[in-house]
Amino acid sequence: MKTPTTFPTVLRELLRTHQAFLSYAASHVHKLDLTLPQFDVIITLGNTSGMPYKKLGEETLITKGTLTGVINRLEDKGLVQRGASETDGRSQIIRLTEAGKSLFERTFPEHLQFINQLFNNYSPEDISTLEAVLVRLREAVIAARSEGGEKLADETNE
Amino acid sequence: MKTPTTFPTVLRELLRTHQAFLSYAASHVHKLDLTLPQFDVIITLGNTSGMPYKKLGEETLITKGTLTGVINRLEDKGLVQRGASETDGRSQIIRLTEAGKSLFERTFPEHLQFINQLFNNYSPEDISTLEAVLVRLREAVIAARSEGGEKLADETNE
DNA sequence: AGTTAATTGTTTTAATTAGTACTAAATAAT
DNA sequence: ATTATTTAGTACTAATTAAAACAATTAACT
Repeated sequence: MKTPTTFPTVLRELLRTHQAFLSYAASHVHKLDLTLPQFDVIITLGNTSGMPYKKLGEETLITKGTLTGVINRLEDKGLVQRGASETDGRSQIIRLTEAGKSLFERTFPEHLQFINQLFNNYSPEDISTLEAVLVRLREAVIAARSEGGEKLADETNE
Repeated sequence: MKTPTTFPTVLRELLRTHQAFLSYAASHVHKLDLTLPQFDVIITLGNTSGMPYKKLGEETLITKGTLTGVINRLEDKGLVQRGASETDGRSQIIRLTEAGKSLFERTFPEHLQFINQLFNNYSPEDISTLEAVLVRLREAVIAARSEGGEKLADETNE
């Protein structure tokens, strides 16, 4: 008999691994009284002079509607600030405040170290393999989204 | 100079891949007027005679608090039902209703096919590799959670 | 038996998420 | 120039999420 168990086995594993990682990272970030998305924004803005809303969303993978709320809370905490763009009247530039910069500089190296503990037993090749495998799967998803979508179902999403 | 970029590169890739997959799977499930967690519950209950709350949570990776809401909505839709356990007065057994069973049998094979499209260009060995890489990373996370937690920070969580 | 501890599921809260509709501004097309 | 379309960000909704507090029940222990 065949083994048609690719989906339950492999993809459940993807969810599990992702979830385990998130919970690991969150355990560290929560000590700063920040959520993971909030810290992700801080990290992304760190060492930059700010960036427009849209780019921030692309970097952090946070949808624009969600990002509004995340930025609001970070603004309430005094860690980031909004500023109008000089070249585009619609655009907002998000920057770290001094307090935000200070937080970033104080906590990021340790966070990096915390995360890098995961790879203690990884050789550089292992890391390359891991990355390659993930990239391949993601590209397979993207390909399936554009190719296979129509075969099994009547997708009319532009 | 060194390349301390393991975290941003590899783990961001994990998030991206996971997100791409979720969005792919959701595009199919949404046509059934179900959310992904809701369909996950249907799938998990399919071909079983029901299971207690706790086991359902472990299988679907849904936290118990969240699960209450998900089950409520599926109950409202008439797809699952709660029943008291005969052996444990605290426990609830969740079962598919006839409508739920029918939905499962009608949609699961196609869903499986939809998901398996992702692996069109994968050999069995490729799939094994993918799974092994994910398992290894997850185990690294679990190991780091118990070992390394104390070194960098004063975790007092039980 | 009787008290204490652990477990099951619910409730509640703050935050995130995706999705849609909406406003304002910029760009493109006539 | 005027209109049409696109784009950037906000507002709003329903659902999920984790976390904590809680009630009811079971298990453990003396």
